[in-house]
Formats: sequence, C-alpha cells, structure tokens
Amino acid sequence: MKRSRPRGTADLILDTAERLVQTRGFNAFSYADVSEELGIRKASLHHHFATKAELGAALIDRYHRSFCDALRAIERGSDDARERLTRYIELYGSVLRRKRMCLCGMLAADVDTLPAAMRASVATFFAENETWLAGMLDAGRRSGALRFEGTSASVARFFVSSLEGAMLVARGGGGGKVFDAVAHHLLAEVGKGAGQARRPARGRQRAARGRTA
Amino acid sequence: MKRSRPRGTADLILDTAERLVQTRGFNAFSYADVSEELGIRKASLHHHFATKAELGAALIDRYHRSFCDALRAIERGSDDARERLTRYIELYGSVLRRKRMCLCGMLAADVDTLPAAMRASVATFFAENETWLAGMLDAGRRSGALRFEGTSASVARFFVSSLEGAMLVARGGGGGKVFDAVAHHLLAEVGKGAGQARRPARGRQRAARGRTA
DNA sequence: GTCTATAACGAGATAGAC
DNA sequence: GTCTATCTCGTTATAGAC
Repeated sequence: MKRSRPRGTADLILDTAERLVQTRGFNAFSYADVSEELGIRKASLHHHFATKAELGAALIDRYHRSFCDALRAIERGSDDARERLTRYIELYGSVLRRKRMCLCGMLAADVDTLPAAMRASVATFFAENETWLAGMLDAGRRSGALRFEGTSASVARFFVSSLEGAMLVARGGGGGKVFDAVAHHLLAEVGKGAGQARRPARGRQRAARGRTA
Repeated sequence: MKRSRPRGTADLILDTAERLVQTRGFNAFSYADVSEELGIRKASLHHHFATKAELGAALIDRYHRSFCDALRAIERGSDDARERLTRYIELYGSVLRRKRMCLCGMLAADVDTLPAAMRASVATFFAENETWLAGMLDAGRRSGALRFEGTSASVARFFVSSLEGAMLVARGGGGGKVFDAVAHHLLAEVGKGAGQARRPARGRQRAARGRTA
C-alpha cells in the first residue's frame, strides 16, 4: 500500500475534475466548477493545468495508472482466476456505487469532441485493459479454473464492453440490478461451474472440464 | 413500411440534432450547429423547439417511437427467436456502423446534466426495451429455440447493457471487432450451441453473424 | 416561419500585481 | 502560487420586423 501523502493543489484539482468528468462528462464541467469547489480562482487552476485539454490528458493518465495499480493488486491478492475475475468486476462495481461512470467510459461517449491526445489515451486504456484481462482469462483456462468459448481477446472485449455498458445503463435509470445482472452473467460466461452447473447441453464442450472448489 | 413523406422543418431539425447528440452528446451540440447545417437562423429553430430541453425531449420521443417500430418489424419479419435476436442485435450494429452511439446510451452518459423530463424518458426507453426483449427471450425459451440461465429480465438487462457498452467501447477506440465479439458472445449466451456449436460447418450462424459485421 | 439584432450569461484563457 | 481584472468567444433565449 502506498502511503497517502498530503495532496498538493494539482492533486486536489485532479480529484475534483475527475469526479466532475465521471458524473457530468468532459464538456459539462468547467474550470469555474472546480474553482468554486476548491475555493481557488480560475486563474490559479490555469497555473497548474494551462488548458482544459492538458487537464483532461492528466486525468486519463492518473486514472490509467491508478487502474493498473488496482490490476496489480488483484494479481497479488489471489491466485485463483475466478476470484481475480470477481475482484476485477468489483472494480467497476465500486465506481458505480460511488455514482460515477468509468472515466474512460464517459470519455468514450465524448470521444468525437475530445482533443486528439485524449482520444488516443482513451483507446490505450481500453486496449491495455483488454490485454490484461485476456491474459488473466488465458491463465485461468490453462489452469482449468475457467472455461469459455472463443479467444481470450474476444471474451475480454465482451467483459469490458458489458461492464462499461452496465455502468452506463445503470446510471441511465436501470439502477444497481443492471450491474448485478451483468456481473452474474459474465461470471457464468466463463463457466461458473461447480455450484450451478450449466444446463447439461450434451457435449457442449469436450475440452476443459476442469472444476474448481 | 411507412411512406416517407416530405419532411417538415421540424423533422429536419430533429434529424440534424439527433445525429449531433448521437455523436457529440447533448452538451456538446448547439443551436448554432443545427442552424449552420440547415441554413436556418437560430431564432427560427427556437420557433419550432422553444428550448433545448424541449428539443431534447422531442428527440427521445421520436427515437423511442422509431425503435419500437423497429421492434415490431422484427416481430413481423420472423417467427424464429434466434433470428429475431440476431436482428435485434443488428439494430445496434447498424447505428454503430453509421458512427453513432445509441441516442439514449449517449444521453445516459449525460444523465446528470439533463432536464428531469429527459432523464425520465431515457429511463423509460431502457425499461421498455428490456421488457420487450425479456418477452422475446421467454417466448424463445418456451419454444425451445433459446436456452439460458436465470430470468429473462436478467438476461435482457445483460443484452441491453452489453450492446450499449459495445457501441461505447467501439467508439472509444476498440472499433468494429468489439461489437462483433459482443454480438457473438451474446448469441452464445442463449444457447447458440444447442447442437450447432459442434457442427461449425453449418452455415446458419455464420451468415447471421456476418450481417452484424 | 423566417429573419436581424441583441440580451444575458458562462466558457476557456491571458496579463500582470502581489 | 494565488490573486484581480479582463478579453474573446460561444451559448441559450427573446423582441420585434417582414
């Protein structure tokens, strides 16, 4: 665990801006909003982040690093693929419970209006996210803990899309049950085996009958 | 099919505004944008839609009705549950191919900044969408054409979320392969394999999936 | 129904004092 | 690093002529 040192002004600005973007979108928050909340003049904000594009880029950068830290924490926290997957899903769930959208999910909606640098960073976030997840899925399949059809890359895209969509639709009015449903079905997708055996679809798959405790 | 009668000014405004919202979001388009594109002064736009909130409400209303028409067309077009499901997924795919986000998916991202009336309409769109889909899934399960775990409502939420998320992430940089992956796995979720997965030579699923690409 | 003109406000950004 | 003051532009919206 990182020591949480006293946060500088730049960090406080990022904290506030991050929440505003996650809830309102990049085009619906302003320096004035951050200024009011922090009790700092707009001009001072420009001292730390000269332009809104620069602030936006810094937001993605920090969010991305923070997300990668969380992924490493998942790796350290458990060896079991299903447990890791559950914690991965919970990463998204915790964001939603704070009434936020994933930062990059929100920015993906705004993508046509973003500066090129931000657009590229959003794409990178999703790509690396999917790459990590695919690696985890592959390891799980090799160990027999997970069972799924198709390539791990394809399933990883499915997971990321579904989780981002769950947050979106939940916020759009569906509420928490939307996310719960998606989390449940995604886990089932990779062979939520032992407890609730899938319908005995005769010889559905001859490979990887691996069951875990 | 409805005759396409000559479109009035209000319809043209809605057409343009709809595309702008679907690509840029509700807060990143302006009367000036619509004005420039249609060659009509801003003040004239206000004659048709007095406020932006009113325009937004009209957008959702028309989109919702159009979507319901498409659902009815699916019901008329085929009796087969899997075929209906494929066409349902293709509804989303066609929007994405036009480089747009689902209108209500986009508005779901903007939800914290929307007028209350619009927010309620967005929620209704998703709710009715899920209700229709759940009914379709139930009928498919009864007929034996579909096979899935859990309630139809839960699976319907999963479908809508995943499809919305697929559009979001695809636009965020993932591209068309994201949507293809999601479409594929969603179909598998309802028992694509009931005997077909073992015979990959059979052309049906391939053809169906090809249209989604 | 469409126009010109303008009001009233908020946005991102800059200059320069302290 | 933070401030006051200001600039310029874009936004939604209105008044009133044609």
